[in-house]
Amino acid sequence: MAPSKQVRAEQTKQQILQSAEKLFSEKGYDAVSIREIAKLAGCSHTAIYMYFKDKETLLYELSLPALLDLQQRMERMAAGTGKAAERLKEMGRSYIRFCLENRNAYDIFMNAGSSRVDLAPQNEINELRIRIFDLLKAEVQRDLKLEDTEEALAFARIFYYSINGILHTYSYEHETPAVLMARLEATFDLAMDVLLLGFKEKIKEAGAHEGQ
Amino acid sequence: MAPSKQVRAEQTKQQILQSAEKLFSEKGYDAVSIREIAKLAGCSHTAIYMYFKDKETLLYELSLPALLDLQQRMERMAAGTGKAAERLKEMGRSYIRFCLENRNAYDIFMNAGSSRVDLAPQNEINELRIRIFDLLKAEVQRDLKLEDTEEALAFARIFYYSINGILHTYSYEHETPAVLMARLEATFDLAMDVLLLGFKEKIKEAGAHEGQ
Amino acid sequence: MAPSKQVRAEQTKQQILQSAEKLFSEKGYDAVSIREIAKLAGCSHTAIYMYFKDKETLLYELSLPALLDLQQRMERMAAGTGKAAERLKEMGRSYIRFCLENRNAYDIFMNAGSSRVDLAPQNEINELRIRIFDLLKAEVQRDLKLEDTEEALAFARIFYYSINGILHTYSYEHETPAVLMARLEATFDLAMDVLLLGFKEKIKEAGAHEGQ
Amino acid sequence: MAPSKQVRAEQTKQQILQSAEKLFSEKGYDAVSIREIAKLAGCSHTAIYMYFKDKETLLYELSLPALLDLQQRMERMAAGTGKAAERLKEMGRSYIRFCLENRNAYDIFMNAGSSRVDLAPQNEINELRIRIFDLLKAEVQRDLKLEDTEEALAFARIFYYSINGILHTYSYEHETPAVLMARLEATFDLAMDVLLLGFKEKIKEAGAHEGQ
DNA sequence: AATGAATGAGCTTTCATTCAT
DNA sequence: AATGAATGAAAGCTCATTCAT
Repeated sequence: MAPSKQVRAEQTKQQILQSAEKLFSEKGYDAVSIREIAKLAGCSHTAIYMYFKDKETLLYELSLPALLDLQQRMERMAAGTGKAAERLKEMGRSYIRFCLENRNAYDIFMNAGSSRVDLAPQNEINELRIRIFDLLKAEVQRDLKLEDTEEALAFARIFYYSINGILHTYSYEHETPAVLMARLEATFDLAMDVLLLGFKEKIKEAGAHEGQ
Repeated sequence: MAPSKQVRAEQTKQQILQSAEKLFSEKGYDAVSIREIAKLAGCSHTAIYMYFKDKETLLYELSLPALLDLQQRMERMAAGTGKAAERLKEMGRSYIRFCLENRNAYDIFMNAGSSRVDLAPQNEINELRIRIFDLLKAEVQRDLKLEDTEEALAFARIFYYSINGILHTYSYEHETPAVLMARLEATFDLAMDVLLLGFKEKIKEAGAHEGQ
Repeated sequence: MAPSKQVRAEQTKQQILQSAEKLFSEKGYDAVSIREIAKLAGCSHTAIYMYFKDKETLLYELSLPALLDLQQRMERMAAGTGKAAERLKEMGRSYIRFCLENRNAYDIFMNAGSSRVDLAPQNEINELRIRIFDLLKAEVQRDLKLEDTEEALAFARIFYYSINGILHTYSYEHETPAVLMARLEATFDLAMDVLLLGFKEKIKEAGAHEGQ
Repeated sequence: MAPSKQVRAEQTKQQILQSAEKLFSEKGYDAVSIREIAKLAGCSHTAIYMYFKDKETLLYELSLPALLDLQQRMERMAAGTGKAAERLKEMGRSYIRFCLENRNAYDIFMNAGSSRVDLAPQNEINELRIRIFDLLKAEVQRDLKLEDTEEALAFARIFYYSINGILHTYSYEHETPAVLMARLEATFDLAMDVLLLGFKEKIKEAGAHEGQ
């Protein structure tokens, strides 16, 4: 039995999404043309406009599922039972892997909320960004046994930004996600260790001052 | 008295540089057209080619002076006499200020060495990048009393990338450098403190393991 | 019934080819712009890039069919049975007619083999040029009863260049091919007669010297 | 004593002419820019506009002296006393050398009278062209002992065009005039011999027909 | 639903030429 | 007399997007 029209349409859409994802992450949004995506997807370039309003919308719709997936994985980790530090590092690694595999999803992620307001997925992405940060922050608090204070927020930011910094630095190198991940894993782990140790020391230091 | 021809030319060149800087840092190199720069600079687009060989050269010439200035300031700090940790933090702050004030220079800085080899300023920028990193690394070593080991390199990288991460995160916000600097100073200082504490703890930890 | 899409596309392509041919032969390749061709063809300049990779390719694709046609006609003549001199003159006339009708093809023809090597049609044209010259040379040899000697080559060149010279001289006049052909036929015939007579005398002369 | 203003101006003009001549003949009129000429001449590009109305005028003024020189040499040869055939061949060689050394003067020469009417040097060049042709024609007549008939005109044209044909064919090769001259001398001499022999035979042939 | 044809806006760059000094 | 500054027009080409079928 031939696949129904609906099924075929959905297949085409998925082909487009996959092709776009591949090309965007390899060459960057701007450097990829609609025709290039169509060619890889095996459809005409006009077909893309049947499924996506324009190129930018394609990018957003493309990024959303990956982000949702990341969020769900992180929620599950947050619900885990082991040591907070371990959970946090695991969440960090997931985040890292996601960013390496969705190089420009990462940019959208960062950009969300600042540019176009008329794009529905924008808002959704913005909310996801906040949610993901909050998950990390909660884990930082748990590990450091901190309430929801300014200090906790500052530490969470530092944790989050530092990871992003390493990520961004290496985003300039043109290697596949897998290769990059292998090469950077140790650095990321060390960085997270150092940060957690540093946070604890900083808290001790502050306590000592207070205790004086 | 009307300004001399030479003076006017210099003014035009400066206008171009300023306009390019503003637009590049706001929208990114690729997204800015020569005509756009010209319009903002108040000259014709052809005038730009009087002063700069091509678009890429404009970008490099734009970035080089600021980078040189940063390097010199960091060299001077490195020659200072106070505590290594203080010097390092001061250098970090300089680097941060530079990046906030030259948002796109930062991108070039990161990108240098990966693309065209035939561009003289490229190589210069690449060397500067290495030099600046080495200055930071040397200070990290001094503070942690480390030799030139793999560990020292890993720590220096983490220090450097973390700062870049915070920078990059905020580079998406459209505020003036001064405002950003004010808002972020505390975070940066805290981050650097945390990292240095974390490095020391990590070293202790490793020592303890070894001692076992 | 409106023409089908395919038919319309073919019409557009033909329009472009005709317009390009007209303009190239009137003004020369370099002096004609893509936009100019498009205007004459009644399409947008981008449409041209749908049918031809770039300007140079347009020129080659434009010239190839006419050249192939010429070659085939000359091959057929070469296979004829009459007097060599007559066949040669007939071939010459064909060549002349072709050049008058494809003024710029002639330039490409002459130019082929000297510039770009990566253009497939280039090589084809180059081979055609050689083939056409060889056909003429073979006929010269037959008429003069010469082997494939240096002398035969020299005579063939003189024959070929002389025709080209007359052609080129008149290529500056802006008349239609038909008018030009009518006006020049006698001159061409006379020139070919004179050359063939001259060759024969020259051979006699040389024979006489040798016999001394 | 410093050279007077007038002298310096004349020197500059000569520099420009020499530079333009060199560049035009090397690269062709279109491929040479005003700035390029100025650079080679050691003056500013605006200076060129002090001496020449525009680029085209520069080309004409540049070509005129060379043509005049050719004409004078040919006049002198025409006044010589040896055999007409020898004089004719010498004149031919002069013409050839001139064309090789002034590649695009040759194009102007051919083009003159057909394009712009508002250019004074145009007319002068046109007259020179006619004069030079007439000199050749007169020599052809003397050699063939012909009156000023249609036949003489036809022969002169064939002689003249044939030479131009060889010239034009080789104008596509990018070699220096000296090298080309050396390589082609034998061909040119042979061609002229053949043509003169051919003319004579043709006349005999015609005479025989008449005598019948 | 799907596509090939077509386009307008845009890109970087080069050039002959003019203007103000 | 001479020049550096400046420009408008134009080049070849690419792209996202739309239209007609």
